[in-house]
Amino acid sequence: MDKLHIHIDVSPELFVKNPDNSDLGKKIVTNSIELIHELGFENFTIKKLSIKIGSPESTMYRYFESKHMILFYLIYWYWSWIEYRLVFKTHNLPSAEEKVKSAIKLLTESVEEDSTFSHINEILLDRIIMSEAVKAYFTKRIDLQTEQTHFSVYKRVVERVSQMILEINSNYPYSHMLVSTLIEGAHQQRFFAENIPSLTDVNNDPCYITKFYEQLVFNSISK
Amino acid sequence: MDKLHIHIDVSPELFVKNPDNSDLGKKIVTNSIELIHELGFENFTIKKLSIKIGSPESTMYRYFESKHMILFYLIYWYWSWIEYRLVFKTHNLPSAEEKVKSAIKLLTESVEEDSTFSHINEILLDRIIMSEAVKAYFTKRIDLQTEQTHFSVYKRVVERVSQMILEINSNYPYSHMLVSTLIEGAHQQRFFAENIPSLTDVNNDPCYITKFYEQLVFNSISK
DNA sequence: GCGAATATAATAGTATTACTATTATTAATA
DNA sequence: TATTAATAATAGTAATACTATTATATTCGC
Repeated sequence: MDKLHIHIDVSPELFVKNPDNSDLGKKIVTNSIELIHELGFENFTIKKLSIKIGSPESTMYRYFESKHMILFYLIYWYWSWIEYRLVFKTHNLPSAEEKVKSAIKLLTESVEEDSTFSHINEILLDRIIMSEAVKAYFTKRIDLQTEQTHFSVYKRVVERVSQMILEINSNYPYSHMLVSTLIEGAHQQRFFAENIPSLTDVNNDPCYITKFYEQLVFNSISK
Repeated sequence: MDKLHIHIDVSPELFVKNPDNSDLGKKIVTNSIELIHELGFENFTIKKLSIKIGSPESTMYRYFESKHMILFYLIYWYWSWIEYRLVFKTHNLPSAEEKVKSAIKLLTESVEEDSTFSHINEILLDRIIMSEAVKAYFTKRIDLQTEQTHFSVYKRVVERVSQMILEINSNYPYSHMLVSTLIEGAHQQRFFAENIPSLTDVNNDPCYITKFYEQLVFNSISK
């Protein structure tokens, strides 16, 4: 079966020239993902990227205003992709419970296959978001416009899941807080499981993070 | 009433020369807290610190190996202080429920008064941990020895609260995960409430974060 | 209270890095 | 073919983390 021809549009505030419209642009995105994953965002430099690609540094700046903007671009892309999958997966499910279950699974499990979008490795991107995105959130430097832009997609994801929860219990007062705790907590637990395992309850079950948050959510919202 | 003469020892791997043993050292710690709070960790530089203090940059390096080590020192100090308060506050409480309640309060509320330790402003430090500590956790650069050292106190806090939870329900399988979700989630919610309020359920009640996590924990562990 | 160790000051310097500027060359396009 | 735009090649700037060196205080054993 052919792949769907879907395309994720990233807000134009996040780039100087749309990297999606040229081979070089896609190469920058592809290689940024690989390098950030490999080195961590602090050790990722434009010089290293330009050497990996074989084009001068100045060319990178013709696509992205700064190295931070590359990370924001990737984060925006990621959450747009998650939102698309969230809508797709929960569509037509018969009950609110099943929708929430499906959402929790999507938001807590690691991405295991790389398929839909040719030049983006979703597995690596997922791992970058897990370990590097907090550094982008918790910053005062970025201008407000950009911050608004970036968080708009993230907020929409939170809002969508929040609405599903309110379908189950319309009186639950902390739906947004619960969803963002779930999203960030799951990323953090995955990071801990890999890097500081004694902070989690690692066991043989590969789904334990999902199970934990499923239990957490349903116990919290049941009347 | 006189203050208690307690003293928090920071692991010697985290400094070159113990800043607690000299006036200049204490000045470095005091002013680092103020500057990191004011500028954020990225914009905090040793040069700015040295200008604020009025001593040359090289002197800073005689106390701390790097600017990162200053942050690790502060994080270590913070969690030792939290651990001390945790033990103190839960001591002699009659039931495990009350211990857990008290622990949740301690771990989720903002620090509002600065008292015990003369040269450390606990209010500012608490705010630094809330907004800057994630950047220190999520890093691959630091050497393993230091990472172990730093996390040892944090882990002990998680372990202590975890034990209290198991006192209530010894079959609960996710106690560590629940506690670290609580700790990091509360910091994150406080950060969101200040910086990206639409991601939380802000309302007039100043204790809503505490209430949310209290409900979350007790609903999760009740049999 | 003297001499030796130690702490700090003053200053200079290196390597890295984010980012800019300039000009040459190639590719796309009208 | 002429024009425009994209990219390459190269150089340069300012900031910064950190090191090195020497001079001047301060502390402390005796």
